[in-house]
Amino acid sequence: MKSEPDEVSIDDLAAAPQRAFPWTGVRNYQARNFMRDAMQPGDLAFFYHSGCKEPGIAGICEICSDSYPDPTQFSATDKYHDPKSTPEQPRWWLRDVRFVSRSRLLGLGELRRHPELAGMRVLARGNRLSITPVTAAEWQFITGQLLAPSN
DNA sequence: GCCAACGTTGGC
DNA sequence: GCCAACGTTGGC
Repeated sequence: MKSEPDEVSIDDLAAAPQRAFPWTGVRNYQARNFMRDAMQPGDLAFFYHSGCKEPGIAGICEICSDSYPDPTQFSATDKYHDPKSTPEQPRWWLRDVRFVSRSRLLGLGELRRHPELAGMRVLARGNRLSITPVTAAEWQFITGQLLAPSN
């Protein structure tokens, strides 16, 4: 799950009440579908910092709610307002995420260096999805790398 | 249903 | 700040 740390970082999640908040602002259908349909409470996700000086995995969070309509879509003053959404027919759904841990910054360049991660969705050429699936093998490999010294 | 124009993402 | 890549919009 990608977020720009200037907006919302892993530190913000750690500092939030209950160490959790709703993952607002996803406005891409594919990313929405992954969050709404493919996730379930208890799933873990990498918290990825994008659009910043050092993009990469910065920590781990846990999905901690069922999906429900993103409230920001209904708020005319919100930057994520969607005039085509109504409470009767919401377009955008989200889940709450809870802080699990920070990690060392596992940078994009480092991720790309590992052949084990060559097929990782988030690394695919031209990928712009802010939420992408991680395979079990990718998850295990990366968590192993997070335990290893930086290189 | 096609496709050009436009806006956004996100690494560099 | 640049720009490649991609999704969305809207005219036809």
